[in-house]
Amino acid sequence: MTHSEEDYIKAIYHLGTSGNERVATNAIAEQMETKPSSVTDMIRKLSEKEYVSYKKYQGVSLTESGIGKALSIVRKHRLWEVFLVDKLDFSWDEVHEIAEQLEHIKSEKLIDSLDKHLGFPKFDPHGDPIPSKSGVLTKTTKMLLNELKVNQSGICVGVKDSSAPFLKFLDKHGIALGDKITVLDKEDFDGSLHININDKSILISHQIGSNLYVRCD
Amino acid sequence: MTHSEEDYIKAIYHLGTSGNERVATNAIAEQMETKPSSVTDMIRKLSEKEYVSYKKYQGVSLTESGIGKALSIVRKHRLWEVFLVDKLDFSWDEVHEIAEQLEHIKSEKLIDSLDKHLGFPKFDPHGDPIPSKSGVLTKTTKMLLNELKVNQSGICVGVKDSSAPFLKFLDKHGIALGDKITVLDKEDFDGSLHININDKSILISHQIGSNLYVRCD
DNA sequence: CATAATTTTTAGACAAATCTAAAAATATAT
DNA sequence: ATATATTTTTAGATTTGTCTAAAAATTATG
Repeated sequence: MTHSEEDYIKAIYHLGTSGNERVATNAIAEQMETKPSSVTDMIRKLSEKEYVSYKKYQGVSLTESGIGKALSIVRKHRLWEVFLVDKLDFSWDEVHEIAEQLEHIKSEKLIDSLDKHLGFPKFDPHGDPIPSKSGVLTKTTKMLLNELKVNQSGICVGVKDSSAPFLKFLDKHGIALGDKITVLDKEDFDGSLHININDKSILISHQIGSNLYVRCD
Repeated sequence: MTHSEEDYIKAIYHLGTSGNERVATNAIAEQMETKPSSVTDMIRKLSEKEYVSYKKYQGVSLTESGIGKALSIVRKHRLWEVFLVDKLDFSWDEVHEIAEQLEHIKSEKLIDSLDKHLGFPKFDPHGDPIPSKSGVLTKTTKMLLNELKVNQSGICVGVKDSSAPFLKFLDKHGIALGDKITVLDKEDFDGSLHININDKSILISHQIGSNLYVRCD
């Protein structure tokens, strides 16, 4: 499996919410910053190798084998992210691009050793679950921060948007995974939230609230 | 610079004993397990980018810029080898192929952080020097074991052949970097050596002796 | 439901890296 | 030094992944 094939498999996996839904050619093209015609070409190849099931004009979905491949790539990506943050002191907004490269390194023993070295982490630095060697994902019951009602609290467990600007914003305002957040008030006007975090009370926009996952069981 | 270009630069570096000598097209082809015609094509490209100086039929040599590139690749390769052995408990005969992949990962910060994480090692698991960030190699005065005279001793500091079979052979006979080796006797007939290592006396062939580096200052 | 807009595919071209086969240059040997 | 052998380069083809432009299928609209 080539570098490029792996990139397509991963894109289809993410777009199809973990491989279940059918994904449109154009959506893949946009995600991969390429042209729809290139996507069609690659889809045909992946279809021949039985990583995707494909009917013309109907979009693609991953096969069992494709999902397995995708999980393996996601596992590698997220383990390398943990390595970069935990061992090399990278911040969580710097690791994505490097992990994009590292996820293509081929060696089962390498990944298993890395997993052990890191203490078999279950989540990456953004709170996303790391598939096990056998492809099992830890399920969590998380919700978006702005789905909480006033006076409800939750533990910050992940981000929906993991772009560097958003992550830097969180750092700047002292919001990190594991922090307890309480919704003090909600503005009807624009949906912005008054929250309490680390004994400080701050106001955040609706957009921020809709990109932070919390767990409040 | 592409993956493939980097592979050629590295091959030329190693064949030309660190970039000084001119290297023959055929030699590169053999090293890279490819055809001479492919090598000519790539050489022309590297020449246009000024990584090598090239005159038709006269072989190639690396330019300053080419040597710099080669040192950067070698630095990455050897640092990753140290990582695999020191942190992930790989043995020295398992690390080469994986490092061949890892050496192409692009991120200056990654390599500098890795270097720091490993404690700024000067040598890789096979005793080969790791170029510094600025491209400086630690020089050592090493010689081959079978250049020693009878009753001379040396510290094992590296291997010339770093293939898995040879490294496994050394492991099997309890020969490791840092061990003190004394030449007890030399057979005139076939050049094999009686040596003492770790309080044991063993007989090794000329071929083994000509692939082990020792320092005896 | 017929037409317009959009999406997707096809056809043909291109760049990168490789190959085979043949030609050109260089090196070797009697 | 001339013929032979080897090395190196060229010419043309192939594969992979991409692109543009145009055609075909699907979806949306009046």
